[in-house]
Amino acid sequence: MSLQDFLRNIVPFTSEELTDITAHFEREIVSKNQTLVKENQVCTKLFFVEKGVGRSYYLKEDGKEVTQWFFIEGKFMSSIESFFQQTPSLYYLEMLEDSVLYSITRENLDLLFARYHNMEKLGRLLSTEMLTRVVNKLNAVQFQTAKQRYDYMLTEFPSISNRVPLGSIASYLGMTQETLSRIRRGGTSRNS
Amino acid sequence: MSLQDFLRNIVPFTSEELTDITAHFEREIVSKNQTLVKENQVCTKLFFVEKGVGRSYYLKEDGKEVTQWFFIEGKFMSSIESFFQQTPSLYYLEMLEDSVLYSITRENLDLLFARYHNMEKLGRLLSTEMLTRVVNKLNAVQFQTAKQRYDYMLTEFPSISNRVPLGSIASYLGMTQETLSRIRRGGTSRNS
DNA sequence: TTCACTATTTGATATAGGTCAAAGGAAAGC
DNA sequence: GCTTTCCTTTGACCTATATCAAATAGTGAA
Repeated sequence: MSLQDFLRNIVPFTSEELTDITAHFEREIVSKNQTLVKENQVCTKLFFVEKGVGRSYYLKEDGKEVTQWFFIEGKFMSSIESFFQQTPSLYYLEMLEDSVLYSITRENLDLLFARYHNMEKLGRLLSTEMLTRVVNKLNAVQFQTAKQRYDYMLTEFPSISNRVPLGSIASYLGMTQETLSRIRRGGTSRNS
Repeated sequence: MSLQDFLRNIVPFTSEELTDITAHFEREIVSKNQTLVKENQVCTKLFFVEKGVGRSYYLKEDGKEVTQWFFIEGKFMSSIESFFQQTPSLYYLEMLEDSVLYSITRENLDLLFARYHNMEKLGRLLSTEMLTRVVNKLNAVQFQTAKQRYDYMLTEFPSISNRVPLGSIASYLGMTQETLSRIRRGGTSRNS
C-alpha cells in the first residue's frame, strides 16, 4: 500500500494537501538486518513501511534482546517516545527484511502538523489506534497462557510468523524460544 | 488541578478557546464505588478527574476482576476504544473514592476537534502520552519480577498504594493479592 | 460496643514456564 | 559442494508465583 493511499484512507485530505505532505517524505531502501536507530540515539525520523518488516527491541541487563513491537507493510515505525520527546531511544530499530521505507523528520512533521488541521487529526487517529493495539497486547501478555499469547500474535501479525526468527517472536510474547518452539509443535499446554 | 489549568499546560490555547472548550464539559459529583460505564455499554463520555481516583477493569471468564488502569487527579479517564470507536466497552469504569469529574460527550469533543486545530493537537499529545505510559507498563509486566512490577507501580501511581484495595492493585500488576501482600511484607523474592 | 462483612495475611502445595545443555537443521560464505 | 555459523528443537530439571485453605485484622451499621 502506498503512502498516499494509506493517508487518504484515514483522513480525507485534499490532493494538494497530499502532494505537499508526501513531498516531505523521503524514500529509503534498506537491506535486511540494517539498524535504523540504536539505543541512546535520538530517533530523528518517523518511517512508513511500504515493503518489508521491522522491529523495535531492547537489550536486557543480561544482554538478551527483547522484541518490543513489529512493524509491517502499511504501518508507521519509530522509536515513539524518542521521536516525539526527542529523548535518547530505549530501543533499537531494525529491519528484518530488505525493505522500502518513507521517512520524515521531526521538523518536517511538526511543520505539517502546524500547517494542516487534517494532519494533526491524522496524528491523533494514528496514536489512538496504536494505543488500542498496545492495550490489546498488554492484556494478552498479562493474563494469558503462553499458548493464548501466541494465538493473539497470530491475529495481530498474521503475516510474520514465518518471516522472522522464532527468538524475536518469543521475546515479543514474553516467553523463551524453547517455550515457543514447544507451543508450535503443539501439545505442551493444556489450555486452548 | 483544574481543567483549564491542565489544558493550558499542554497546549497554548487562547482564553476564548479555553472558555469555549470548558463550556462543553459538565461537572459531575460521583460517590465512592459508583460505576460510570458497564461492560458492553458504549462509553459516551470522556471524564477529567479533578478529585478522586478511578479505575477500569474487566471480568475474566472465572469472574475475577482485573484492573486495567488507574485514573488519578489531573488525568482523563474513559474506556478508550469504546469512547473513540463507539463500540461496546470491554471494561467497567468505576470511581474508588468520592470524586469530582468533568465530562464531555463524543459529539461535543468532535465538534471541538473540528473547530480548533489546537484541540486536535491536544488530542494527539494526550494520546501519545498515554501510549508511552501503556508501553512502560507493558515492559514492566512482561519482563519483570513481581517485586519489580510493584516498584514500577509505585513510580507510575505513587499516590494510590494506600488509597485503593490491595486486590485491585494486584490484578493491575498481573499478580494475585497473596503475592502482593507477601511483597509488601518484604523478603519473599530475592530480586530487587 | 458488638455483629457482620470485607480485606489482608499466612501457610502448604502445585504448576507453567524458565534455565541449562546438547543435538539437529538450515542457510550464508567461499 | 563443503564448512561455518546461526537457528530451532528436544530433554531434564528448577523456581517464581499461582492456588487453595484458613486465620486474622479492619470497617461500617445499629
